[in-house]
Amino acid sequence: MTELPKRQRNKQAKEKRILEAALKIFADLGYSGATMDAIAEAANLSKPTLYQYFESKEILFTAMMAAKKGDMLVAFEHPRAEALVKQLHSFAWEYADTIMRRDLLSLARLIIGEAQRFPSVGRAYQASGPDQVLKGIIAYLETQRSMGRLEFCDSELAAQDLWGLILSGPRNQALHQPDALPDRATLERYINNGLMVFLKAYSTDVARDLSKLATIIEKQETLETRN
Amino acid sequence: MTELPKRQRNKQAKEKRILEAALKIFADLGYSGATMDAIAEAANLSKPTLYQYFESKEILFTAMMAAKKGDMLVAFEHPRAEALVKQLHSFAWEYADTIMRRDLLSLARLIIGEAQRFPSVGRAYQASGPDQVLKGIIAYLETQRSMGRLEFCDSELAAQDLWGLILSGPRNQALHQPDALPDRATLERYINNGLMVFLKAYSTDVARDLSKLATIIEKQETLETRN
Amino acid sequence: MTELPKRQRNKQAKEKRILEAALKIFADLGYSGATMDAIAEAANLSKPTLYQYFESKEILFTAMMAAKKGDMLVAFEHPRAEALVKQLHSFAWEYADTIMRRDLLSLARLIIGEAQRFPSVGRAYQASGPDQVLKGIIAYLETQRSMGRLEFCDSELAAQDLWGLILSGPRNQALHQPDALPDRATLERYINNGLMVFLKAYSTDVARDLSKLATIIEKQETLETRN
Amino acid sequence: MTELPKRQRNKQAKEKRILEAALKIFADLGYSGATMDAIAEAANLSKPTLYQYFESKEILFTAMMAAKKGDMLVAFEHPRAEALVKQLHSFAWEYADTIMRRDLLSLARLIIGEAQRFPSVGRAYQASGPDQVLKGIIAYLETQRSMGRLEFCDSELAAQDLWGLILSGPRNQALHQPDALPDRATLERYINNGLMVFLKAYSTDVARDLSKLATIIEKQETLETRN
DNA sequence: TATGAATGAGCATTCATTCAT
DNA sequence: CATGAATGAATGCTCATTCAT
Repeated sequence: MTELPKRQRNKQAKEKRILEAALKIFADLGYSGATMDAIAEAANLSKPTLYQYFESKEILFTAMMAAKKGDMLVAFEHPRAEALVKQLHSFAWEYADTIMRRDLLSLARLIIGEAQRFPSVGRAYQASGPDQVLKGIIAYLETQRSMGRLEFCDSELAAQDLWGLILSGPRNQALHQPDALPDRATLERYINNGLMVFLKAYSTDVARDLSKLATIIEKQETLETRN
Repeated sequence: MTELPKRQRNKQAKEKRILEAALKIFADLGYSGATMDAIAEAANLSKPTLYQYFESKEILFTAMMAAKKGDMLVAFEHPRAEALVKQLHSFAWEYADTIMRRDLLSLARLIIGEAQRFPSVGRAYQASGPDQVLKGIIAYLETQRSMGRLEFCDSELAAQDLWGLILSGPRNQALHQPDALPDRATLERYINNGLMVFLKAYSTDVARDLSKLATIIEKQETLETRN
Repeated sequence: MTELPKRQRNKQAKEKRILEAALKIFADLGYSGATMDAIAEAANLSKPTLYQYFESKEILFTAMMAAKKGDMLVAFEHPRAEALVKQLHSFAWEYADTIMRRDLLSLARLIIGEAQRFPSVGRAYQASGPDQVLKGIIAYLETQRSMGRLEFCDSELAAQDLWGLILSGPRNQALHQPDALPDRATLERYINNGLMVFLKAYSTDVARDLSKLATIIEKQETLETRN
Repeated sequence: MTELPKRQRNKQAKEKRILEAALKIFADLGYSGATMDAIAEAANLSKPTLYQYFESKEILFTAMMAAKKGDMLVAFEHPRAEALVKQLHSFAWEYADTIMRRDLLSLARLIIGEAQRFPSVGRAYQASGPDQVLKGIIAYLETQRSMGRLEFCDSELAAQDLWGLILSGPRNQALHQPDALPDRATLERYINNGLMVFLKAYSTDVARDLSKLATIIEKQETLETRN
């Protein structure tokens, strides 16, 4: 009764270890630069064992990518009660914290670097990562529109604007310069400014919302200087 | 007296051929995936000759990148006389046309994919590509501010906003999905909407500028439906 | 009392299955080309079980060969009453039908192909296959000589002649071209002609025996055209 | 003027060396058992160089086989003036001397052993080796028939009989037991007996031809006992 | 006893790099 | 100066064999 589960658990654990090792090695060296030897060693296994789990390098690569799919997902799961500006601010930071993680940036660089050789990977990532997040933002913005707090005609473009204003700059920088990731102060600058622009363009009550934003920013700064 | 120059010219031509071949091969296959054989063949040379020009794969790679530095530069070189909105619109399209070129996208993917192994390349690209463009935009926006047409406090952020609103969406899509490049209609959607948001946030006379934008867009559409 | 035998029977059955699987795989792929995995799978067993029965690939190979030893045996077990020519004719066909079987040809190719690496196998096969058959033929021919129907001085050579005349041609062809096995009409041509030559050389009453042979051949042809 | 030829000569020499090494290794170990390392070493080259000459193991194998094609050819190129029996006798020995060479026997074992995996090789060998020899014999026998010295209806069968009587026995033995090649006395036994049977079956003047054969044999034996 | 899982040693093939000409 | 030819060192993948259960 305990035998099979044990083996099965062991197997699953090993598979997980392999996928993690693969992520690390592929992300560091790219698809061609990574070697099965290196992955096996990183996963603490022999090469044949590695091959028993994934029958080729390509299969391992795509499996790893598939497993990582969704890691960049960030949803809008905030208390409905919260006010618009506060909610946008929280989301911006949550999203930034995810998207700017060293490991996820490595993964993103890998996906982009191999997009030509593995179009399906790029497609899958786009579909299950950014597109999902976008959908969440769109839904949220539409709710706010129906509540009379925002106005826009194309919700998809509005959502894209939000992302483009608050994170495209830091992220582009991070993609190109792994050793010069933007610090939190920089992120803050982008986020605060981005939210401001977004509200100016889409809020139904710009003055009030900007002042709310100012309050939130001030509070945050007080918190930070304390630490 | 004519012999040396001839040789030199020949040499330079050959070097250029090599760099072009290298770009093509590296962009297609990544650093590790590319082989010196392939590059030599694409440059129509023997391998030893290739090595005479560039003493190792790594040196060739960085040299090629250095040579390509600046290819993505897009400057604000429009008649000063043109009006703000029209100028922004022209710039947006020129920038889009450059940045979304298949070859430059390939190069960008390559840089991002190898950013970890070649940090200097990423750095150099950032410094001589995006940063230069940004500088140009900043200078332009500041001129407009001093002329009373725009208002903002942080010109760098304003410039980043412009880029983030206008092109971050299509470019991200293009980086991840080489085989699904946005068509011109999509670009148009992004550019028009982005300019609108930008003007709403920064113009000193939003109503007038938005109507100008509307006129420009309409004109453009008329032109396009004619063709 | 019944348990052990049951187990033993099971064991023997499994061993037989292994040997059959081994024959198939080895014959198809040669010694080096065959893999223990393939054999285990063909025998419907796990590899460790396979190794419990045969402790190495080499041992399995030789064991399989030893087991197959004698499969090519064809004896002269015809009613003594039958006449010489008829008996030679029957034997020729029986021998042909055995020796030209697809599976036995594969086995023969295997033995020949591995003769250098496994001299004992070649030796064993020769001793227990062809040599035994030859002995049978020799004994028969000597009986016929003592009965005054044949005359020769070296019975071994006479026996070899019989085989060389009737089957060496088709068999050589079959060994070299597995996908172009001689059809029955061709075999018939060889057998009939071979018997004729044999009788011309060794019969004590050539005229009578040749006419008998003609009769037998005619009968056979009638039979065949009917079907 | 001497440069290119030198290189070319060198290249051809190296190719020949490779083919010889390949023959040796393949013949010793079979297709799967042979390794490119072993072949490279036997040819005194590095592996990459080997691959520059033959781009894969399979290609090397078939090229080697193609090159060896025709090595087993034995033609009927005797002075036309010679008498039938003497000519048959000379041919028999020449053929035996070729076919029973250690290296050609190894090659034959290899071809047979790989006939299933490389049907084209078996086919090519058959077409360019045995079939050619057979054609030569057939033509010769037909000439003799037209001169009234032999009689038969099917010249192909007659030719096959000659070969089957003279060499099928020793060759089969040699194919199966590389370490027990028939000695010359055994070959002699087979050849002399085979010729006798052949003449008995096909000669138009059996008595005379047999006595001629006897004379030739006697002469040969005298020669041999002297040495 | 039977098997899922594991591995050291190889094998075909390729690559960056270097001579010899 | 340019190149055909050569190679040491990998690289993806497989195989005979053995544990651990």
